[in-house]
Amino acid sequence: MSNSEGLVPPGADPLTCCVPLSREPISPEQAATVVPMLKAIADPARLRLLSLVLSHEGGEACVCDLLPHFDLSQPTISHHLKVLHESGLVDREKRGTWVYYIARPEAMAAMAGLFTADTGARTAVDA
Amino acid sequence: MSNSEGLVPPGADPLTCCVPLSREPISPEQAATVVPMLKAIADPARLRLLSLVLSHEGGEACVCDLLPHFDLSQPTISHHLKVLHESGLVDREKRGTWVYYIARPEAMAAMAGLFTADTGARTAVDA
DNA sequence: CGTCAATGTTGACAGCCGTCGATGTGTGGC
DNA sequence: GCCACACATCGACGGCTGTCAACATTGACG
Repeated sequence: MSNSEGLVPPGADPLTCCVPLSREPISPEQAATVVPMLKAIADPARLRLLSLVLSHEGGEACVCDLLPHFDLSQPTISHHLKVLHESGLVDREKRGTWVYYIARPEAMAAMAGLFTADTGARTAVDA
Repeated sequence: MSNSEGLVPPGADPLTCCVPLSREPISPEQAATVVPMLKAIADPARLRLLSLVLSHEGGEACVCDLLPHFDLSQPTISHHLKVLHESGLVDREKRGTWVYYIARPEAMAAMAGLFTADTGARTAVDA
């Protein structure tokens, strides 16, 4: 996987950069920071994986919970989870034999913030 | 462009299907409906194009307004605008020689709705 | 009607991406 | 120590995607 794409640029924080798209034109640098997260969820399997993790008890799930929901091979699911993790959308935590993936609320808020109408009301995450 | 991907499935409405990802696991069918919009903005050029249109006066802009912001060729910009349009994110309107692209508020609201925390507070755009 | 300006379409090509089978790594149990 | 299990990594392959140059189309304007 090349360093030039698919991974968030080092030093840039996609969580604090996210002003609504409608407020002002997003800069190329900001775009490059947010795009990896968007690419991560712009795939049916990964979108479902994220939704499964988010809606699972405690906002976390282990790979063994997720696998049965798909017709894909285990390496493929593992690959997709890696993409979700490297984009900053989910955290990884190993507990014994199992690995748990945990959704990051800040990342969700950052995504939602991109699409707010920017007319009066704001999401809880601008500060 | 194959019909199996990149285009919203006929008969499905991505605007009304969008329950927050965290409320319940999104179905494969729902995922297939939303993914084209996500794919559309999961590209630096297209994300910037959408932001430029959204933040432009009246939420609309003609191609000639957009071209100067990029180092890409005109056919490439035209291609990206086509993707944005076919995904349902922007509308097209021809006025004389110029073509205007207009952001669709419902689509923005649908995107924002995907990422709402679904715990009490909601975004200003769920109607 | 001919020309120019603005935009879309086509065809081609290189690079990326999703998928798999095979294999590696670490953990717990007997 | 050894085996079974959960998960990650690797290498390969086919299809999709972003990009461009060349060309087509449409409308304005003399």
